[in-house]
Amino acid sequence: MSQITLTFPDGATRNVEAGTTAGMVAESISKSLAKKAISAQVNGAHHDLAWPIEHDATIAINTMQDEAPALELIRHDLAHVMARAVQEIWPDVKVTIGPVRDFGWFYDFDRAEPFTPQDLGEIEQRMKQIIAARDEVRTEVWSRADARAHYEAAGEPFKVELIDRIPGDEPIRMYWHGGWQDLCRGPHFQNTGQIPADAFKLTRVSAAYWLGDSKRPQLQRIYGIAFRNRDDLKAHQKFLEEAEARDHRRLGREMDLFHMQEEAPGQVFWHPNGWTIYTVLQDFMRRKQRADGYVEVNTPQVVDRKLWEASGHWDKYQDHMFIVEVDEEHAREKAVNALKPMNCPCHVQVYNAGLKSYRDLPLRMAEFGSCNRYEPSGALHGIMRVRGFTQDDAHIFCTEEQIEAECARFINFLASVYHDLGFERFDIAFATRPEKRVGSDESWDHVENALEAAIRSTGNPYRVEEGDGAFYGPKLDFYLTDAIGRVWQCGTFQVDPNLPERLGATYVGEDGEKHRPYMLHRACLGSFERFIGILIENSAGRLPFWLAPRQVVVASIVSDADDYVTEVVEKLRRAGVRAEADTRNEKINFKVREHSVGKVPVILAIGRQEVENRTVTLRRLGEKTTRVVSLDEAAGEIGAEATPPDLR
RNA sequence: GCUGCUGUAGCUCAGAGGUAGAGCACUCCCUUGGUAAGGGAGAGGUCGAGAGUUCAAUUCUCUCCAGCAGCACCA
Repeated sequence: MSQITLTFPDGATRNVEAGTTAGMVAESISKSLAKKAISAQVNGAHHDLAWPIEHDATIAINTMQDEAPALELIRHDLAHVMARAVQEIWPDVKVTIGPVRDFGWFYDFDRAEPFTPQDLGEIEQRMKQIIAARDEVRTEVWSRADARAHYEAAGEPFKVELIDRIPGDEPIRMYWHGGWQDLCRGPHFQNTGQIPADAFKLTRVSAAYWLGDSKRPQLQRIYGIAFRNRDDLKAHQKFLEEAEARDHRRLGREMDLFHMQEEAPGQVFWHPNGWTIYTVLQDFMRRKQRADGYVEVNTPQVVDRKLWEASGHWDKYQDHMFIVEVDEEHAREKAVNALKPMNCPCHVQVYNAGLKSYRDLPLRMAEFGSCNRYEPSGALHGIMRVRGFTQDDAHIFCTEEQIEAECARFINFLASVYHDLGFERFDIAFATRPEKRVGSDESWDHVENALEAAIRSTGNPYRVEEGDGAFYGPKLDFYLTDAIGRVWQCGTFQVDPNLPERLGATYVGEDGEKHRPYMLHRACLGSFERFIGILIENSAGRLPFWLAPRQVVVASIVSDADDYVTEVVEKLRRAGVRAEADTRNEKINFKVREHSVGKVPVILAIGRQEVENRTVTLRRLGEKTTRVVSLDEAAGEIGAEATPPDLR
């Protein structure tokens, strides 16, 4: 037997025989450690205590105190325990895969009947019995052929397919929890009793395609959540409740921002409050774009299919376009049109009107472009994913040499916009050339290098997504993380030499010859609809003051104050504040409660004293205290706050 | 689009094979009250749409529409 050297986190080393397991190592250190050990990090990778270590390595023994590995084992073993429970109750159910995810795990099953909520309760009870049984967990590494034969005999076709998909150099690990067996990469606990029985819950059941492919069979997926203890589980359930309270669909109703209805699925009826947010945001973007050298255009909604055929979209996206056929009786000729699903082809038409010189480039053409896409019904979600929306779109026509500078310029622009809107951090994903693509490798090299150099010059971190670019060019996607940790793709920047080619865009170069410009598709917010949804959820409805649809309510305490209330409202309005009067015959408690629920950031209360002293009593949303200030002071202070950040 | 669930008053939800109820909101009256719900009265619904079963359907069945959760999709 050869010796290997293990290095511990404190730098100490120990020589052991090759093939020693992490469990044996823990045992040799102390009895108590062996008792507490659950797994190990071997060369940084998560290792089962039962796996032999064959080479020199660094090693750290994990206990339940180590959150990440502990949670992984808990969730991973629960996936197996759940699959076992299901097969014990319904032996004919086929098992597939069950990975750890988010706050728990899921497992996909093949079963003719759907699982019901009652079934989930039954499965949960059975899982608790399995945990209580403290069944030993055993691993064996099998040959591919044996494992395959085993699952074929067991009538588990999905497992057979999984084995065929495991890369050749990976060991095939077979696990037993008591008498129940599963194929799994591991690692696992040493027995099922190590799983906390009171810190997990089965949450829901739904359908999912096998291997994520809508052409493959649809399986039933059961989701569970799990933590190290009951308190963590409770804390998570509370977190979910809070998330629900900031759902933009709920706040949209409570704050009277918008509604949607059956007659226009996936489209928004903006109410005055919501439309205020929309227009304030649009005014802001318009100023920002002007300042950054964009020109603004506007293009048609209904466009003949010929243009979409020329752009190539008809071929690929016809099923997702709203088609408008004009009746012959009312038209000069029968025409098939589509509501524009995107603005790019129309912008090329504007570009193509009149000869362009190299002196005109880069030409930054912006449009608050209203688009309609016939999104699949299951994709719709509040105002976040809709069928009618408006992009803060722009296309930059430029030469290949100008791409790098334009890209850097856009990243800085986006950073400035996001900063003003209260998002300090964003992530950049750099998607590179896919397998199937057009254009020469030299051109791809050049454009990819330009983008990467541009990101570097701005100093922002980024990650590379190999092969994720469009067939015609690489792209950047910009992601925001909201207040409850959800990630949203908003901004995008795409390099496109293809559309100018298809639609015949040219410019006259210094040499007097016609050349092909590049087209850079870019959006900062993405769409107003989605971005406002994100703003609402991120702020839980308490939008930054300058964006709040209702900024100040001036509430009377006695009716004798009504005239002064009107004066205060008018003064605030002159200062650029969205102020309204509330002189209803209601108590101040009632008014404060109602406007607080309505997320109005500032309430000014006016009683006899305020009238007499020409003051206001100011209360801010979320605060219990009030302040008495002079009317002039209040107007100055609130007026300054109401100023959009780019005008300060 | 797929799987499952849901659809009753503006909102949140009860209800039952014999054409409907609560709370809040709304309207009116009383109350002028100092920082998160003052009191009283009233009005309000083709029970998502269509078809079928039945003496009788909002309730049972089917189809469609929309919403919700997840999957797939997102130029």
